[in-house]
Amino acid sequence: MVAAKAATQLGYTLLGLVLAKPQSGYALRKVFETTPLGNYSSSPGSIYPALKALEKAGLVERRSAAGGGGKQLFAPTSAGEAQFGEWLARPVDEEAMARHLDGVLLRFAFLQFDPDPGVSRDFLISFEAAAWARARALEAFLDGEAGRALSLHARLAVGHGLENIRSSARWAADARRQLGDKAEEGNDDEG
Amino acid sequence: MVAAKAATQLGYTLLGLVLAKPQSGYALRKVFETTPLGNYSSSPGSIYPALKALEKAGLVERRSAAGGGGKQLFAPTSAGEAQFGEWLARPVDEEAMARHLDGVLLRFAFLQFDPDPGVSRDFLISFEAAAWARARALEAFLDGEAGRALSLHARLAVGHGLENIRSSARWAADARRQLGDKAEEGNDDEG
DNA sequence: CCAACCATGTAAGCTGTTACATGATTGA
DNA sequence: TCAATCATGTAACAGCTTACATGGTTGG
Repeated sequence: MVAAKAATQLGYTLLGLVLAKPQSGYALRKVFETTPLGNYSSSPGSIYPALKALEKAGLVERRSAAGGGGKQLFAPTSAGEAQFGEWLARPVDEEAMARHLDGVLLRFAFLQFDPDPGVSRDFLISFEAAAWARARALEAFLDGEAGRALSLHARLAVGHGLENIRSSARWAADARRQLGDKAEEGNDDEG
Repeated sequence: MVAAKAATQLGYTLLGLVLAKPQSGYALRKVFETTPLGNYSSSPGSIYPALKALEKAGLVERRSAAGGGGKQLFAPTSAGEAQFGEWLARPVDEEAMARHLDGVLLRFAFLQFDPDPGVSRDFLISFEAAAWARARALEAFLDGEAGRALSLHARLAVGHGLENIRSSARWAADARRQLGDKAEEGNDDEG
């Protein structure tokens, strides 16, 4: 049990991508170039060092590709799969909601690889709860002593955050509905 | 004209705070502790080095406080004020909208210090335009080849970003209205 | 043969963080 | 005098970026 070192956010992203399909560093760069994934740079200086770190941590391994040449494919190890699953299952808390929303959404996107639809459901439930909690905190701030002392500009800026959080909460409810609709085609879970 | 080096985001934040009122590093830390400003750590290891960098760049200066002891106040220099004003007046582009929204909102909050209400208005106009542009870009992505190939999870994740951007755009329109209402009490600008 | 793309990497640096360290002042 | 708070700072590192560097392959 080699208690693998925690991967970085970018590391988990790469782990998720090679878990979906083993691929080369170059192919991974193309993903970052062509999709709004994370918001990470697709430059080689970002991707290759991150892959190397994952390899060193024993979370991915590289295989020589069939095509020959120096080309190589990255694939997750079993430790990598396990740690990725752990990452995915983390509940969403208010702190993550406030400061690492991008990472939280990234995690949600990768929940497609969890065979248990209950994990996605739990994720969205905790997401929505954390969002409303954060919204209440911002409302309390605006209504409190410090908040009332703010200028209109500052209040509006905080209000922007509040509106975005509310939008996120509504999104979670809607996403849960959409995933539920999809699930109904197959089986049924306790509500 | 000593072309002062550009401050960092945290640097501009501190610059804005000392512009509002010259204060000590400790007092600045308290602001970060008690308000959702930026999302910066209030730890001394964040604030003091940043202040030192601003001082080195000639954007703030320190004065010994009246109270005696080692206590000192930071205040903006004229170069600091000038550069802060420049920072404030930057138009909002889609790139900033997508990747540095926090910083953009921070700038808006500090626009309270610009005596010309037209700057705030222009800011919100470009903000709204950039938001809708970003929304259209995400819509185009979802409707495009790459987007349609995504799993429901991934589509929902992108959809979250889209909803947030729309929320931001609506906020800008509302904020403009609120600032306009306030302005009507005073004078009138060409519409 | 040359341009375009495939493919991989290193070096240096920026921005900010946590953890550590220190000392003065104030009030119970 | 002892704890809490005021007040300032450094050291080490994390995580990512840009810029640089290199070479293979493929097609016109």
